[in-house]
Amino acid sequence: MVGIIEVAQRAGVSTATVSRALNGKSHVSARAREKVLKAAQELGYVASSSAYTLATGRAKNIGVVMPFVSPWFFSTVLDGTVNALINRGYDVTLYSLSGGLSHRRRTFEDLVLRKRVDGVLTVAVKLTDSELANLTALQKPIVGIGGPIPGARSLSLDDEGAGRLATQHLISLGHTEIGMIAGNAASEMDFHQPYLRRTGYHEALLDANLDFKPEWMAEADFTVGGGYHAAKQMLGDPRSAPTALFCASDEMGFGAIQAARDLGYRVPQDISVIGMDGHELGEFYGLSTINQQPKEQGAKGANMLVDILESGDPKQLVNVEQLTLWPMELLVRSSTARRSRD
Amino acid sequence: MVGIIEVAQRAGVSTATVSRALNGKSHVSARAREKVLKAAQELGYVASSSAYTLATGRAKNIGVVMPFVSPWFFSTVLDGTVNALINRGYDVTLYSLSGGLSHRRRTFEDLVLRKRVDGVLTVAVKLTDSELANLTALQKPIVGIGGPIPGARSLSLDDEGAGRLATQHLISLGHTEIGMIAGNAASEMDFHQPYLRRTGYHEALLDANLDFKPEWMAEADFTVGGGYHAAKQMLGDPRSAPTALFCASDEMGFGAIQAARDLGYRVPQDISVIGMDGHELGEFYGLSTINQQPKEQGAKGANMLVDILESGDPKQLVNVEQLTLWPMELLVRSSTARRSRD
DNA sequence: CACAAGACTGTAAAGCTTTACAGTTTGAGC
DNA sequence: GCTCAAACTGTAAAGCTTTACAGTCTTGTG
Repeated sequence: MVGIIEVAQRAGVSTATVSRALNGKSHVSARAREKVLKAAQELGYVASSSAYTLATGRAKNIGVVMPFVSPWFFSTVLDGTVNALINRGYDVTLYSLSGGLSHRRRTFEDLVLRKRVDGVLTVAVKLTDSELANLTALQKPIVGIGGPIPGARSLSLDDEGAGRLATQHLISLGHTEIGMIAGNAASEMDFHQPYLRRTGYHEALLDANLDFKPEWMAEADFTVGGGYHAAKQMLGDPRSAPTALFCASDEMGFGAIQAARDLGYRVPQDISVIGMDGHELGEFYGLSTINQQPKEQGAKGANMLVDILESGDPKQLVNVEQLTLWPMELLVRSSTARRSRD
Repeated sequence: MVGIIEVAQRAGVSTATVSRALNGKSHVSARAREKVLKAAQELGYVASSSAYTLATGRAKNIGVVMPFVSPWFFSTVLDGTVNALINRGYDVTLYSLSGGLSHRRRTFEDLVLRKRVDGVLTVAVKLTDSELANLTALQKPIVGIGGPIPGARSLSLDDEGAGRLATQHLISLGHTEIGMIAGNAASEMDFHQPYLRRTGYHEALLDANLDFKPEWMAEADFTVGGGYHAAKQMLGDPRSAPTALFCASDEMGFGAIQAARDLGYRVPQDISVIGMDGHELGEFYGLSTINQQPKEQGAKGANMLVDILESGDPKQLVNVEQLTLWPMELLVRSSTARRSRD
């Protein structure tokens, strides 16, 4: 294995000079730098990351913690994060919490105590007080995505506002009978998006002085199939079928569109459907939605974290509560239209 | 920061004994072990991973390299991999290759030379000779998923056989006019699944002495939308519309089903559709398919790698060509049925 | 009871880098 | 030509663990 000593010998300088030349920190003469670069190149030398970490205390590595990896929202956030971090010279180590509580404890212990990571990005995970205290005590900054984290920086959609906006869009099209397919408690993450989105819906109705009937509220598990069944049930009853439907996720929206069609409704002539998330298939289904740009959120969160780490200001390293609301983008496509049925 | 020295002092033993007691390697008296465990517990001590890696040469970390992170297949493989590796005490560091060629070189250099990882799992990435040679020279075992890697162990679906099986399923239902929506060159990964699946289709037709018309072959980009457009085109022409359709991915299959319905076909009465992959939405759409169980493949690949690393046999560490074919599972759902139209 | 073998424990080196500190060179200004 | 600051360079320590080696204790056996 070729180490810094071999490079130093070949270049005819000391290891300190090699280190300085390669890291570009302090003053090194042009001549020495050149010799070092040449020697390093010829030997194919790259510094050992464990020795680097041991010596500097910096791991150049960010831990990403999420409850699941494969669902669309999570994998898309991850995509944005990984690409942003590569660009800034950081690796990402991925921790999934799907293994249960003991896993979770082990994960956080490793993360923090083993000095594996310089900072932590969590997605839809609410930290316990002790987890947060541990991270803070060890100067590990943490940024959360997908919900406000008490006591730490976070980046989140305003779920209540988004629910209100989606509903208002339907109201602005003249709809007065508006149903909602909300998430159910079982599929709640550590936060309460389902609840918040539902609150926004109710507020919008209230503001517009519109009626609300209990039959217009159904719950599903955020999946296409769940949305399909819930919508079929709600739209199938002619006595109470609304003329517009707000689904708390795009995937439930896809299911709802399919259910409406199977029942003989035309979308959007007979019924308007709006989703929420910005799922890539939304384009294909023509689903109007509120785009929460998970990829961009992932990238932004990653960059916030690295900015903190590289600010050189130790005060930045202590976690403070600070919520950044992600801007809402209403995407109007072909699944929503002016009310025409009567 | 509490290190091994503090634990040793508190337990009244040497650091060597602490290390042995905690790692459970060689003989430590019950009494010493107990004292160490107690002290470590009280101090909340966990060994620094960089020092561990520097001392042992083992990183307890696997690098996972994939061209993309968020598409269904990749995120599902990743899910299986992450969970399997957590269970075996390994971390996973994720490298995405979507950043272009210079990124790719940097990634592999880091991976190998910085001793960040003990082994590498690639998904749908074909290594160059020099990448493979570097990894092998440094005793880093590598396992590939999603296609045979020359010179290394790999785990892959028999794409040609799968194409044949899907087609034979349609033939066995009495279909004689069978179309295919294949992947196009642009969406090829490093391997040639699209090409192989198409070959399997042709072979099955040949074996059964069935005709093949060029109008029965379309290409799309593996997305729902692509499948939709290709299928609409093919099925829309009454002169040449086949009675059955084999799509090279489930997502194209979803699009094809939608296109068929939009054209007034009933699925499966008027047209049978079979996909390939085992996408979770397949259940909802009732799409018959060949399940390639990406999550299980991800877990299996991870376990193969750890088995190699922990075999204690240095010969295992050198990469040898060895292809393990993943068993095919034909899932017959409600999108395929006996031919009835004439 | 003596002794050998095995179990246990401690010391110190190794693993590889960064960087504080001290020492040397260079160049500008007078 | 001399002085002094600034630029450059080298030595050695620090960072934290594992583990080879050597030494000590135990225990079973003849």
